Amino acid sequence: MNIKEFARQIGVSPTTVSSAITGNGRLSPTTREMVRRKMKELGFTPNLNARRLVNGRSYVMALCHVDQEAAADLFTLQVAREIVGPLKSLGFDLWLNLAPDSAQEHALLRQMIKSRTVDGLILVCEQIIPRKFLRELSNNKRWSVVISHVPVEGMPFIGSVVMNLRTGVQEAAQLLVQNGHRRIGFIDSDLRDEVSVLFAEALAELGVKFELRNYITAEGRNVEDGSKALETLMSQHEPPTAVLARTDILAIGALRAARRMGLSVPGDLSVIGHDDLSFLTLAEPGLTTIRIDCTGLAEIATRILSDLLIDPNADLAPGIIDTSLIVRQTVGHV
Amino acid sequence: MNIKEFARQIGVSPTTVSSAITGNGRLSPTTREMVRRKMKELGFTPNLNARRLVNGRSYVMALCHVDQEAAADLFTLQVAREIVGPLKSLGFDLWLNLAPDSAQEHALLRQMIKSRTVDGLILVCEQIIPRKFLRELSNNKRWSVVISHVPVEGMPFIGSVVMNLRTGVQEAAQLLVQNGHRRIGFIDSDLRDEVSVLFAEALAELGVKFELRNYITAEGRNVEDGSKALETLMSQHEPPTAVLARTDILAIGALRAARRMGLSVPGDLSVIGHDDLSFLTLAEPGLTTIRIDCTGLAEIATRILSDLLIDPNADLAPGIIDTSLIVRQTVGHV
DNA sequence: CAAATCAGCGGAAGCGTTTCCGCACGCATG
DNA sequence: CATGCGTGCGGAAACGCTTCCGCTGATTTG
Repeated sequence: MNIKEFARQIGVSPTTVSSAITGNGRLSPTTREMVRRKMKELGFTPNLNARRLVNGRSYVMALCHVDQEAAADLFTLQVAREIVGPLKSLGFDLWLNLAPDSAQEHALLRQMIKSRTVDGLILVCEQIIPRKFLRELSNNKRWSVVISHVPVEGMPFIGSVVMNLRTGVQEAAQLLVQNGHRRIGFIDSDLRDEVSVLFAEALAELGVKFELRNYITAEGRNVEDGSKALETLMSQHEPPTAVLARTDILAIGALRAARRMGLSVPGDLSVIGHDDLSFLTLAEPGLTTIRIDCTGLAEIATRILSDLLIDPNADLAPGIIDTSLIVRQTVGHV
Repeated sequence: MNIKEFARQIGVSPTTVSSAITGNGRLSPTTREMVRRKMKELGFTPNLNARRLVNGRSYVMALCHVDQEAAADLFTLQVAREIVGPLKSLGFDLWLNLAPDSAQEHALLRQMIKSRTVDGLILVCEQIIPRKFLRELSNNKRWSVVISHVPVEGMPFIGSVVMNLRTGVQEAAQLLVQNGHRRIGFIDSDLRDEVSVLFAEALAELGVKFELRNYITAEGRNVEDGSKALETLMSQHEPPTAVLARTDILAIGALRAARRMGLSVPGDLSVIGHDDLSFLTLAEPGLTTIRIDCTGLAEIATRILSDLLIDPNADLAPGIIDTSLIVRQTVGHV
């Protein structure tokens, strides 16, 4: 059943039905209610694809993790679960991009933007997104919200949410130092990572020298990478008594390696993770980790998007969300 | 840029461009290639919403878990990751339904079907889906694939993939019995569950009586539910020496409780999970669990869907995928 | 060599909505 | 009572694509 047939059946014009649905035209409350009631009675649902065409919008936002394998990123998944609700109330469905590899991803996203499969992007990323790509989004008048640790400003149609990684890392550094740790390691797949920089700074402020040899680059972000990294760390002359891992996954790997090596946690070694992936906190022992409040993050991102919808050219201040340490059972004193 | 303008620029008619894109009309290879080349050169991408409207299809399939909180179901998530690729090659994008509660879910799905937001559903479920709901899908001529442990047959537009839970459960029962276990428990949130029935049968065949008191109903499917269930189990007069949990999540809960109670796994207690959730196998100790091959599952589901597209009325045989035991470190001998 | 066939392309209708604009009617105003 | 205005609704165009059908010109066939 289409709007024309439905309108005929209830004895009004298609225009009237449309106005009743969208609330856009001038319509008496009586008529509007009558139409809505009849819609339920007769089970008429407007064809979404037709309104998509005429309105030039798809009512879908895509969520994607732009750095690594998108599908594998549990943090993004966590954000997805939190943001689907708020987005819905803004009138958007969420399209979770599960593209297997990031090689095809940019091409895919471009495609989706140009073909109007989605109205915009919510990008979770650690690295800096090429301005060229953002410019392209902006030029195509697609709304985007970038979630990262640096603001994106002065770009029409693009807003940003900044995760303040510093706060959580500082708390982590404090906890470790308070517990007497002085030889501290860091595990990541990329040492230019913001977290490593902030961690070094935080330790320095506390008077602890963060030695370069304690920076361990993991091959990737998998559990095994974390294990290998810890093994390398511990095989040194004076091994660290504590490590911070860039993600909970790497931390789990480290925990596993520690167990294999006969090290007790937190007795012989303290471990702190990052992201507080709820999927993983299932694991024992409870991992002390740095949490990003995904619920808050989702709300802020949605608010930014909402502002963007009102005025894409307004130069919005980036949203900010702090990180904080969640203390569980993997940190002890030396 | 639209097809009309693009066609004008390259000096052909819109019809020719459309034929070149879809491959549907009669077009000389020369012209077709020329048009495709120009598309890349000028960066023309057809408006998806327009073809959606005219073709009466959305090119989107929804994946959803119909029993419990959809968003929380890690197994469905695992299926999602595997099926997104195959679906793409069938020309469908995947829409992962992350609806927070199942109360609204049926309504939401109906809405999506009627408004043609999606072309069909891939339903992961444990319980039996109401035939009324399936009939509705079928009547709306939307393609669906039901993934469960019972086949759906004789329903146009609906295919099914049956997970053969028996094989995995049998293997699990065998392993436990071979290791001398005789007092064996089962943890689930629903005791009419197929797995519990099959498990009882398998044990009976091996000459082990599956005592009713060892059936423990958990409140839900969360970690804590698993913990509580195990505590209840172990507080009995002659506690079990091994348990099978309906999901890995419950199993993790059981492991945690065991640790709290000072029971060593697998020394004092053996634990077997179900679903082999890759997210969780990160946890130590490696959980012995029953795996459903999600990659195979995804392929089969996609094949069924593909057959359905060719002839929705063909009464397809359900696809079948076996389960099998993955032995890790949580089963020992008494 | 005339007629029939067919490949290759274009014109135009149609998919189901929304929205602009126009029309009729009722009411207040001068 | 005549004019003006605002409210409530309908007609029709437009969104950008696909496909049916018709047209032209080249090739084949008796």
